Amino acid sequence: MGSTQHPRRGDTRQRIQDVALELFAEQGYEKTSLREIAERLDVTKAALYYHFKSKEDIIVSIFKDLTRPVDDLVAWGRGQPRTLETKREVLRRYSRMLTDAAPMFRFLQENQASLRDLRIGAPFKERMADLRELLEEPDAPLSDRVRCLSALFTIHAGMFALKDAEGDPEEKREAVLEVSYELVDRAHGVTGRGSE
Amino acid sequence: MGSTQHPRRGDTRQRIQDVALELFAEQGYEKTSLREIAERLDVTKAALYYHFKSKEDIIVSIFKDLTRPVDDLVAWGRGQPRTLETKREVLRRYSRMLTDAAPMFRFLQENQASLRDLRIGAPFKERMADLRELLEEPDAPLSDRVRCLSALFTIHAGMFALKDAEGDPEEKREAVLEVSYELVDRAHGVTGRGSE
Amino acid sequence: MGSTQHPRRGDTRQRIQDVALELFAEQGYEKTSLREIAERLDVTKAALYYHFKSKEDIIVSIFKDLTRPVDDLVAWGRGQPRTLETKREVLRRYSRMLTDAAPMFRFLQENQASLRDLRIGAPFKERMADLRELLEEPDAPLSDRVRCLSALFTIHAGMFALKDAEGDPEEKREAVLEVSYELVDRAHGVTGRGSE
Amino acid sequence: MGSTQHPRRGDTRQRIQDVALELFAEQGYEKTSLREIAERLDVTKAALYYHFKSKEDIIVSIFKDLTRPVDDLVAWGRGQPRTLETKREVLRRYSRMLTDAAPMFRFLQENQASLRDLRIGAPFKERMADLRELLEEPDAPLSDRVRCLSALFTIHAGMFALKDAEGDPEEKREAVLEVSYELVDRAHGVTGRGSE
DNA sequence: TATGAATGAGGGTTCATTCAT
DNA sequence: GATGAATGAACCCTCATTCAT
Repeated sequence: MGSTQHPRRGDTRQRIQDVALELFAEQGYEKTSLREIAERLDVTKAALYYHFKSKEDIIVSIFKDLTRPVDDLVAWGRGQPRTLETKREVLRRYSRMLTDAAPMFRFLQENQASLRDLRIGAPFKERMADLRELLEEPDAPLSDRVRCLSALFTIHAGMFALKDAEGDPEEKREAVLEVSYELVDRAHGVTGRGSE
Repeated sequence: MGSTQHPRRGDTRQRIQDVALELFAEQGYEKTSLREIAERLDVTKAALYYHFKSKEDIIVSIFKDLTRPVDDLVAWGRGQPRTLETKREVLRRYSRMLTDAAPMFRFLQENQASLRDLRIGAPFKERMADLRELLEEPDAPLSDRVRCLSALFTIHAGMFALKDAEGDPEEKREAVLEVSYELVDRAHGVTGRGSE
Repeated sequence: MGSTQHPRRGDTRQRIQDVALELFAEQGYEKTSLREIAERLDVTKAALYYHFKSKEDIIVSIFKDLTRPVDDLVAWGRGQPRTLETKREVLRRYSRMLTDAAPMFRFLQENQASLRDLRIGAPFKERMADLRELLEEPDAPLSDRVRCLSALFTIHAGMFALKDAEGDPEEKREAVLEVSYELVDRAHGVTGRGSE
Repeated sequence: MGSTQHPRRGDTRQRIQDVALELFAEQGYEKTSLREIAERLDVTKAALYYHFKSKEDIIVSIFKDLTRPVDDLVAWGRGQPRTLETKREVLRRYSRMLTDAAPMFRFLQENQASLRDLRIGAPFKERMADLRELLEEPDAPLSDRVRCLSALFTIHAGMFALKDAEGDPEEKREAVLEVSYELVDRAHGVTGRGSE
């Protein structure tokens, strides 16, 4: 029900964000022009400027919306004891977020050069640093710090490098998580294959 | 000895490559213009076109020059037995290459979006796949394949994520290698902390 | 007395004129956008169009309101005998008007290029011509016509060029008037320094 | 001799300046687009950018070229004794310059609002102040300072306000100069009509 | 080995204006 | 008495590329 005249009245802002992220992730930030976004939405470029101050503003707004869960995760993690189980929970949730907001994270990974002067670059790096902090023991030896870093990157890399690999996505996600666990387990001081 | 008039006569092509890679790595491929490169070399844009057919040609030529060692490594690896020591040697050499040609690899990592249509993208992916093949056992379970993937990514990530961290570079490189070894060790079927 | 809900209900039109003139005088007509005016008033651009047909309409309406005194002065002058005292009175009153409506006159002086196609340009020039007519004797020699012109321009120039100079504003205004008198005195056929 | 292929090879820069000044003076700076300039020259907009860094750069370059004589005049004046004859010579030469570079000065007068942020504004004001300094006696009373100011403005105003008036241009210029002399004469301490 | 001069395509952005509500 | 949403036209500017010299 509702007017059929303006089938999408009111949600233009959201539609811009959706299409923009899709294109940014697909082609890269620099190579995606506002003209392209506008055409795909069947509006004029000027319409984009009614909803956003600039091209950068579009990606920033998307970033803020989609990375809130990471903020929440960091906040949650800081309130928890630094147990192994907490760390695993962090990895588990983070993996889930990456899956849920895959295009955004793909964008972040593939456009690091653009990020550098995009008002997102810094926030992104900070968030990664915050996550590492949740995983690392204070004053851990260098190799353990590398393990934690690697645990996070494994999740990222797994997400994208395995995209074209055969196999059930959920299964792949679990394999990635397993390796990721292993790495923090070791860093946390646990030996042996797996943690059971 | 030698003309003092044209102190760099004849090596313009090389100088273009050097400056270009420097800028590409620093600012990204799309955001680096030929004007900028030419200005920094104190030649005209047209001069670049005397030496290279296009902007893409510049980066392709650099890529080819700098990634030959990886080709060689792959060739070497294929001629070796698939032992653990071979795998470790692969990682060791690869790590060294990343250090030696850091700007190129930084460029590759941060400009994946640009790479997609750059005639480099595919070769780069192939090389990564070749390396993985050297590390993985045929028909290994998914989790072991992830370990090998992760071993490679750890080297990459360590390279860049630890750049600003305190500590001796060489020491950091060794810590990264250690974790990397660990991962292929496991994938190879070795258990226990360390490799003894 | 009066609603406290809408403290300025009904005077929006006036407020638009005030803010617009302020900005036009400060930044120039072309460089002042309706967005800017609307923002400063905390209304939308569309609101401006409820009160005025166009951007030009805004400045035209202000012009009409603020230059009525000049029309009156011309009308008055035409009804007077063309004595020296009349001419001085014209200068005196004109000087006062410039002071009272300084922003408008500043705008007129600094935006002559814009005025050319602004439906104000002609009226403004006419008014200046009318004033000159009040000061000039018919068939006066060229040099005397220049004196009258100069008398008027002195008032204009004095207004703006002396703005940053030290000294009491009223005193400056009188100095300007004195020189202006001198010029019409001569044109009127009076010799000697001053007219006392 | 000379190729007939490229009838104006080498003088494009100059031609841009000529056409630009013509249009800037005619329509104003803001209302003249680079497209317009390019079209009139039958080149592309991009060609303008080969010769000038920006729109502002075009007007700045013209300004510098055309106001050098004023700089020279100021320099000359400062080396002269501050006699009445020197002052008259300043006015005489200045008047000549205004005539010679009329479009530039028309532009300066009619686009003051644009000048404000044009990197020319300040230099222009300074030059005017320098000229005033040549005419004014140090510590002169306010009214005499106004006379000098007025002398300069008379030349400006005369230039443009009398453009449409009947009469021989040279004759008009002399009438303007006469009034201008009168004003500095008085300021210099000379009484009586004319200077005899 | 280069340069000088130019182009065509496209970039992001801003503007005055409109109109249904 | 106003707003929300959008448009069309134009803006300045930058880019990779070309080609005669």
